[in-house]
Formats: sequence, C-alpha cells, structure tokens
Amino acid sequence: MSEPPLSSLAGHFINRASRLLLRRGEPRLRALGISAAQLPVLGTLKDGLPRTQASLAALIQVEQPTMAQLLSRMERDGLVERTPDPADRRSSFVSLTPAAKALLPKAHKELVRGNAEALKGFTDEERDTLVSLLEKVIANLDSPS
Amino acid sequence: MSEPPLSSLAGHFINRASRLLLRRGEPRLRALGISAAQLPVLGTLKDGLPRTQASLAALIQVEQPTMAQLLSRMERDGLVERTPDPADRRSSFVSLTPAAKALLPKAHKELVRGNAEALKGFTDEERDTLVSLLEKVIANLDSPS
DNA sequence: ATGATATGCATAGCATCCTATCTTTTTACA
DNA sequence: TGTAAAAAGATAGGATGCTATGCATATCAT
Repeated sequence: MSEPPLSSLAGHFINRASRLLLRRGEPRLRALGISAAQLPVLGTLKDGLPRTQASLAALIQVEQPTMAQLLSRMERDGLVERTPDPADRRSSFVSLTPAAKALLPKAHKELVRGNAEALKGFTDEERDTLVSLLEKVIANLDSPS
Repeated sequence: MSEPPLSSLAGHFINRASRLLLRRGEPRLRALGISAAQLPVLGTLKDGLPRTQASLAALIQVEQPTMAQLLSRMERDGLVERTPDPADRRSSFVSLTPAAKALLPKAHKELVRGNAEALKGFTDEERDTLVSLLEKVIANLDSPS
C-alpha cells in the first residue's frame, strides 16, 4: 500500500522537461524554417560528408522510418538532397543544400540559447551532474531489457 | 568558433532519455491495453473524483486539444466515460470505468518498474539530485520566456 | 437586459515517434 | 552458381503533442 517517493518516478520529470524544451525551442526554430528534430541532422551533416539514411538514423538514434520521414520533409523543404550511391542501387547519400548550410549559424545559436535558458542558474558542476546522471539513465535504458 | 562543451546541450540528453523511457515502457503497457500518456490520467482519476477535461489538461500539463484526443481514445477503449455536467452544458465530467480501475494495480506496477530500470545503480541521493535538477530545468522553462 | 468577454470543447492540420511489413539489392555460402 | 540471409529504403498505421480556429454556452459589466 505504501506509495513510493515521488522522486522515484523520475520519468515524469524527464518527460516534462523534454516537452517544455520543445515548446520553448520549436517556435524560434520555426522562424528559421527548421524544427528541433532536424537539428541533429543538420549537425551531423554540417561537416560536408554525405551520409546514408541508415547511418544518420544510427548516429541520431531514431528508427529508420522516423529518419526516412524526417529526411523527406527536409528534402521537401529544400534542406537536404539525396544523390544515389553508384555502388549500391538501394542506397543514396544525403547532404545539406546551400540553403541549409546558410541556416547553420542561426540554428546553432538557437540551440545554445534554448539550452542556456534551461540551465539558467546552474553552476557548471550542476550542469555536469545533470548530464552525467542522464547518461546513466540512458545507459540503463539503451541496452535490451 | 569555439564549440560549447557537450554537456551544455543538456536538452539532447533529456530528449533521448525521454524517448528511451517510452520505448521501454510502451510495449509493456500495451500488453495491458493502455499507453504511457494515459498513465497520468489514470492516476489523476483513481481517487474517484470526476474531473473536467480542462482540469485534467491543467493538472497533467498538456494542451487542451491533446487531452481531448487522449480522452477520446480512452473512451473508445472503454477506459473512461463522460457524464454531462448538469450545471454547465459545455462541460462534462470524466471518470474511470470499472475496467480501468481494475487495471490500476498492474499499471502502477509497470510504472514503478520502468522507473526502477531507468534508475538502476542510482543511490537514493543521486536519484534525488537528478529529480531536483530536472525540477530546476522545468521551473526555468515553465515560465514565459 | 444586453453586448462584449471568457470559458469549455471540438476539429483541422502537422510533425515526430514507433512497430510491422514489403520491395529491391547485395552478400554470403553451400 | 544459385539460393538464402542480410541490408537499405519505403510505406502503412497509429499515438502523442502542438498551434490555430471555430462553436456554443456562461459571465460580466454597463
């Protein structure tokens, strides 16, 4: 009958923080013509190395269909382009368009700004503690159950 | 040109932890016929006090249309029922069905289990630290920008 | 009392996510 | 070499979440 302490339901806080971050960041990114989910793709491709859809999905840790749809929207919006892989007819390489590259500095600035707002009042140590505890959570959940 | 330290992008870790929690929990809850988004609704209504849609949305902190759709699916699935408010023809009271009440113990167990897995290896102090840092993030983001 | 507001919900439209499947190519190995 | 297994994508189907709107009913202020 005893209720566990509220803090043992950490998932609730993680979820809520996650949604608030999106609510805060999305409108600003939308003003740039991009979305939060696209940021990791932009970041991964910004070095100019084209990547396959599968490798993007693996790096960014979303499922392949999620990445497929995300890339479709980004292609529709002129942010990425796909060029067929001559060595493998199933596959193509994804790369940023010049328009997307031009957005990178502003996008990065918004990303940093959103995080800074989330961490307002944190000492560097608190920030590092939060991240390392989250990494521990992620490690716990990332492996098969 | 200097890149900020990775840990200043705490949002990334928060998002990832959030998605992993869902991926872990959803299949188990699905086996019970419910979903993670429904848990807070079940928890809020479990005391038997009927609530309006708007008050549920406020308590659970999702937007009203989100709650409307969630309740629609729950109604479709026989988890909640709405009874019109005689005093206000715009509004109804939402309450759990007996079927939903019967699921509460198992649902609660899965909730606790998922959180326990996420926090595996955590000391009580680490757990509390994580939650209090997340609460600070939430407080930072919850107020208008 | 009545016209302006506020409130409670419903709907439309979209972006992410996920799982489950299917097709097309490649690869591997018997 | 030929067939089975693996890999890369595409698609279907569904749940959440959000913003923007619209409608009906209450409330309030003059």
